[in-house]
Amino acid sequence: MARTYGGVAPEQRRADRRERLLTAGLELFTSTGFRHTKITEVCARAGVSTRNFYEEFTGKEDVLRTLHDRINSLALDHVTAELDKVAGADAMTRIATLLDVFIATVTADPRMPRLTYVEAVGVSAELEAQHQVWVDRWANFIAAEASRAAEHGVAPVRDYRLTAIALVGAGTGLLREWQAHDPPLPVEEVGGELRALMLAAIMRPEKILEMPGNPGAPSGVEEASRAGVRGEPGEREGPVPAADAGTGP
Amino acid sequence: MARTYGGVAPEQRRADRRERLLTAGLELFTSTGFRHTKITEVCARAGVSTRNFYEEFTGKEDVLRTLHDRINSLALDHVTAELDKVAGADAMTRIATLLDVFIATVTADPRMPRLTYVEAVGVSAELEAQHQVWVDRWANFIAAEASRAAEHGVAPVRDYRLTAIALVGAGTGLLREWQAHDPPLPVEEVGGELRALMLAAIMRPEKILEMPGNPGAPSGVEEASRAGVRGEPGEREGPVPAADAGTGP
DNA sequence: ACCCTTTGGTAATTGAGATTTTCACAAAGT
DNA sequence: ACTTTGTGAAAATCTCAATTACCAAAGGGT
Repeated sequence: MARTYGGVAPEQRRADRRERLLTAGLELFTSTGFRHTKITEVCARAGVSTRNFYEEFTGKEDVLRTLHDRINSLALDHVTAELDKVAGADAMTRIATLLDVFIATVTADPRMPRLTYVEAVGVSAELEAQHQVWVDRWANFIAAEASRAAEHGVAPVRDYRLTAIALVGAGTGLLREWQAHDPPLPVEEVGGELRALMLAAIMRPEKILEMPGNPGAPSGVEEASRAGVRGEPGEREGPVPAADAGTGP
Repeated sequence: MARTYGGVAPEQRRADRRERLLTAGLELFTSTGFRHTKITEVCARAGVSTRNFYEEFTGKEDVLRTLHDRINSLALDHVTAELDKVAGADAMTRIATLLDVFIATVTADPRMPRLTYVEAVGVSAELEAQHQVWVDRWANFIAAEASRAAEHGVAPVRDYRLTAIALVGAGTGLLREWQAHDPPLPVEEVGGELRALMLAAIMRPEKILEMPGNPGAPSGVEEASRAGVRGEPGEREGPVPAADAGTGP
């Protein structure tokens, strides 16, 4: 077993087929939609027989999971590489870079956000779990940068976990809108908006409502919104002054 | 035709069946998942025969679409009603109310965000279109409140359309995380976070990066992020002073 | 009380698509 | 040249769920 065929090694041929299947999957899942693409169609477009398909993947979902993982990895790699380059920069620049590179990577091909944030949603428990893993990774990433900013005094010292999760949610949500919107939303504006959102979220003082002159909660909000009015219950590391966001480190 | 049966009119019986089918659909779609729930299961749980099912709906997707619409309508109704109550309040209170009521409504039953932001995603072109319609409605709503805040001088005067879309995306994304997260995220914190995000996004000055002391873009960002660095290209209505977000109207 | 309409459940049909298998061919090795 | 084995196309099977058809029963009008 394992003969070199057609001039190329068998593993190479195998890898080629796999690659072609993934490419075809990306294309069809994002145009026809995952639900409505048939395995035979993927095979046809890839120029691969169904027999070989099942040699590489266990089914349609396997292809989708692989693509989902790849796209996230690609983005994370890009971001990590770029952040290494600006290792010494100030915290805010790093955060802006993180976001710009992320946006630039995933909007380079609209099929990426389409697959990741639309087609791969609600497909199976495994995929939801995989999504969750990636959300956690990204959130940790963001929270780490925010904490770094706090150390440098350009952001308040607090727990950024939830803010980070919210920002990941904002990113996925906004990109979902971006790839679906008609007329198309300009990438630069979307990137700018998300970046501004991120910076504002991280630099904001702890109690934003108290800032102007409002005593606390809105007036007549019935049973619905009794909760969610105060800032945070326990587990904060103490009252921190609002950290003069302005003068650098 | 049209006899009164079991004491109730035929339209009533019909409506009851429809209602039971919707309830069963909500339950099963959010537990088993839309993909994996069979029509017969919905019928069984609802105590309705398949025959009657097809009398009410054209198929599984029809049920899903109806539920999606209902949930959004419910939330919008709640928000509208509550905003009417605080018609005279200051702009920031109104925005906070809008958000609190929305969050309170959709988190009252975790199946709602699960259905709307997970199960109903990527199912069909029609559903994506329906999602888009709702995004637009919500975005208009938010943009209107933001503009109102601008008129009152508590936020800069600018175009809030994209910010509003981003905030809708943030809400959907965050709620998706909320309903999926393990260990569960406390509702109050999620609500507080989203509200802070919203207020920060609306009150933020126009050029957030220039604020500290950074000249502009981050340093060595290669081909990936050439775009999205500058603030906004054209179509702004003129240089607006950063609107003293602090002193009330 | 009888007939007759409407209803609900069950069972059969159909159809689509995924997975497996077969078969013929081509390319290496010898 | 001949055997061996990887490969691709297509046919066969197989599963499973949507849809339809049919029958039994229940409630109401007269």
